[in-house]
Amino acid sequence: MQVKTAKLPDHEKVYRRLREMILFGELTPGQAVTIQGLVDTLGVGMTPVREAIRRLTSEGALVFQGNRRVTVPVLDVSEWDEIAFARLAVEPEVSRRAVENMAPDDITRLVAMDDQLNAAIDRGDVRGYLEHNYRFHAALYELSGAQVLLSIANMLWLRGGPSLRVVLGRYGTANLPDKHAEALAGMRAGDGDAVAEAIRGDILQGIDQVRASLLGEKV
Amino acid sequence: MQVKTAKLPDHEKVYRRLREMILFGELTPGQAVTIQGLVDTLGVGMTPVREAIRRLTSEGALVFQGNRRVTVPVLDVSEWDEIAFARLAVEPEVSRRAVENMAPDDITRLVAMDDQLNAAIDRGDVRGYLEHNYRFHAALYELSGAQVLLSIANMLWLRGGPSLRVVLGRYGTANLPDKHAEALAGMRAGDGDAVAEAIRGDILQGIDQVRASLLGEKV
DNA sequence: CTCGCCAGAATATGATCAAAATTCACCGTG
DNA sequence: CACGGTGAATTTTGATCATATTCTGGCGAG
Repeated sequence: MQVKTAKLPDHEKVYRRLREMILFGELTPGQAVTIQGLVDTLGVGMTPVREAIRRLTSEGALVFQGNRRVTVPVLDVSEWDEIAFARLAVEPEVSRRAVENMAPDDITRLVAMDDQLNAAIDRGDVRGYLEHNYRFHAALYELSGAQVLLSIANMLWLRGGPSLRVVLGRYGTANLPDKHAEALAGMRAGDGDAVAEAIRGDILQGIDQVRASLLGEKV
Repeated sequence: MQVKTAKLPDHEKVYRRLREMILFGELTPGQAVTIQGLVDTLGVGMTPVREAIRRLTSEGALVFQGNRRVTVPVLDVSEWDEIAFARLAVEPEVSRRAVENMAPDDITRLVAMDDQLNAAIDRGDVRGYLEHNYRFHAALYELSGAQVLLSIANMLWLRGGPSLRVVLGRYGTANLPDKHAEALAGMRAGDGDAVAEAIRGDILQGIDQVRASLLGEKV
């Protein structure tokens, strides 16, 4: 989803930066997100910040509180289950479609990403895990060309990002969901169903781990 | 999703108005949406218009063209199929959940909505059909309380709204998908599966009709 | 005819300010 | 102690302007 303009508008830069802060847990569940706060943190003007906030609230990545304040979403187990349901519906399907469009270079690129991910896991780097895991999935799904389903997947990852970071912060990178090797094997075989099934298993594993942590509380 | 403030901010008013313009086809596929155009049409200031546009682009209801211009989405058959896939994944599920939360008053309200819908169909009122059909589905799904899935459903309806209006404009209200009677029967019986199945059938019927129209062209 | 260039018009973006709305801290009262 | 009121501080909202970017139409050259 490359913007064709030579120069990125500030609102787009803010959007992307803020999006990553949410995905990878720099912003924590329940945290207030103020315009002036972001102006100070990111060193940009108020207008682009406002516009980026609007975009992210529409994606569920930030939440209107009804008193004009905006916070990072806090998830309870039922919301997590909804995210899980939707991810299981959408992500295996975009994975299957991605395989149909896949070139050898794509697989090579994905393998390199998975290596980075595995290195992050080995060194116990939670932030690195979150980022590399996201990038692996995002790169795979982008290959599907299915823009509508992609926007759903992205929205789901954004909604779950901060809470996932909290949970992982407790348990570290041991026993993290990782069926990427199976997915990559399926890609090499050009077997969309195998890839979809591996992604499905990856998601299920991750869902169960976080769900157990969310039971009885909201993160 | 009630905003608790006593006075709706202008950006929220614009958002809601623009959203309806998209859902019910006042804005047509490919149409450029300019800030100043909306300022003139809606009689509000530039800032709330800009913020509303940002929100709607994040929902896919409006599309960045990459040259800073924003237009109403144009759908081809593959995008319609994606919308169909996601709707079939999500909407029966939220319908099932809605039944679990349903009170007799809710059913009474939905019946009244369906009556309005049937009246619109009888008088060949395409705009009325679109609005009343949307309101029936939205009211049903809202009962689920499943905010994440609801936001997906809303996004999907927004993306398809303008193109659906074009297609219906060609064929009128004859033979429109309508399995609402079956859905209402399921609700009265407290049978979530039956409601889910009726909604599923309703969606499938509508999908097929629009798909046939989109084949070979984009709307 | 096509293509490229240019100027002006149209549009988007960001800055910045004032007004409106909400929150917070403090004080007084029961 | 709890609660309510008040004023200040903080934050959001909308206005409005200047600047940056893109589009469009006309003109000239090949």
